[in-house]
Amino acid sequence: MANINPARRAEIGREKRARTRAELVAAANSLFAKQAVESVTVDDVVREAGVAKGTFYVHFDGLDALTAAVAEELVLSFDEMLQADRLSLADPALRIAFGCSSFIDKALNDPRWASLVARMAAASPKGGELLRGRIFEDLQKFSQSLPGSGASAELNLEIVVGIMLQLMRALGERRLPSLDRDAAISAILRSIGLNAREAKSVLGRLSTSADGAMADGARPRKPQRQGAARSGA
Amino acid sequence: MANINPARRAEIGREKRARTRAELVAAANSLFAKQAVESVTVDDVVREAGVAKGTFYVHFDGLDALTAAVAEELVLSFDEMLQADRLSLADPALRIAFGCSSFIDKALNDPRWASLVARMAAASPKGGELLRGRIFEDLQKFSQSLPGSGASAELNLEIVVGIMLQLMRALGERRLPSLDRDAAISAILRSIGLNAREAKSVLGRLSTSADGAMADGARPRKPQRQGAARSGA
DNA sequence: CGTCATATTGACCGTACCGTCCAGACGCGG
DNA sequence: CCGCGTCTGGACGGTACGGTCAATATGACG
Repeated sequence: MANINPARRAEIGREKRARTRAELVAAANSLFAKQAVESVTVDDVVREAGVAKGTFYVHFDGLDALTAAVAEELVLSFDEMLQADRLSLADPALRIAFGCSSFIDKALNDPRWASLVARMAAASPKGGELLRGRIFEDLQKFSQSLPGSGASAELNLEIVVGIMLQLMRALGERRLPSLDRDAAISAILRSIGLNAREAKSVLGRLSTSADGAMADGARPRKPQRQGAARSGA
Repeated sequence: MANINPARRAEIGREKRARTRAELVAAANSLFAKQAVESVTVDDVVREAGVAKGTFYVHFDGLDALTAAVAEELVLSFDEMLQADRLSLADPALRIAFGCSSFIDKALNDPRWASLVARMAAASPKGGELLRGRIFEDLQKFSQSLPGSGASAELNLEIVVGIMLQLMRALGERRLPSLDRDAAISAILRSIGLNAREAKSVLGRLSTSADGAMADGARPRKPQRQGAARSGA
């Protein structure tokens, strides 16, 4: 009794601590979307977050730890958002199309996010390993399902990632302001070995299953875009 | 009295000046291939080049000017190497395939170069504008030649550039040690709208015309790779 | 060999940044 | 009300970097 529960003590601070940490991560998010990751300083971050410098070093060992945290949050939040729907799709090509589609949609709705993703991928390649792994899984299954005309899954992985990252860069820099999402996904599918007909078929299945998934409430934001009217496709 | 020809004086220094400048650019090349462009300092460069710090500022206004010079040299030397052969090709798809093929060949023979290209493209996007323009020209002609099934030239440009840059990164980091060049080019061609048959046809025409161009002596390095044996394709 | 234009040198300074530290605020249990 | 632990603030030292400048080396010319 005399001894106050030390675990209780620790838990008390946890909330405030977590909030401050989240503020630092949010500030870094904001700065990384604006300027080169390497050019962001600790002073920049603490000024943006509205906390003192000492506080920063209570939460992180240095800028590298912060960037890693930002990358992890970025990847995990996106992966979590996708995994549920992704696992419900059996066709590997459809899975890939779905993942790319979600990526592009989010980037179209939020160019700052696209810019952030592009910069983080370049600055901390380690972070994207998880998503690379997801795509690689699907590509391997896809390669097996194909007779033998396609390239290796390793090459296809670099191709898909390369296209997606370049699209993120372009969207983040406000090039391609009116990107045709379906055309982009079709190009990705064709590059890994589908023909035009098959790609179109996947796109068709994607729009129906995606609408279903959206209706589940997994996506709070309204997912419709101006191009969504083409329900006939 | 007899004023010595000032133009002569200027010309005298030109040679030494040019050599020192070239040494600085070469040192930067070497460093940029090894580490992040942003992390290279003036002291690093002058140490690598074996000149004094003051000398650096005689030749360049700062690191940005050096980077720009490196990028310009990189782009111009590659563009010059390609333009002659490129202009002899009428088919835009073949032109694109030829350009990509040359890029990949050089990267396979010199991963340091690939790494340098990838880093420079990220660090000084301005420099690559010329090559982007070349590809864009070909893609526009290509889009016109196609009935209307393909995507916009703008989107195709980002796709092609995205794939090439990712391949440069992968090659520079020694991933994909045994990259199948033909498979990569086929993927690029399919992504912009060719079907598998057409892509194969372009690859066939590419290997013949490329062999011809190689024999001209434009490429001192032996261009054969282990995959080149498939002359039957 | 002396002259002169030019190239080169490296010590030097100001600054921006990193990482630390200690004094004080805050929130809780007693 | 006090005691205790954690979090916070911003001043401080150390340092690495960018950029300058007066002194010196080079080498062609007469």
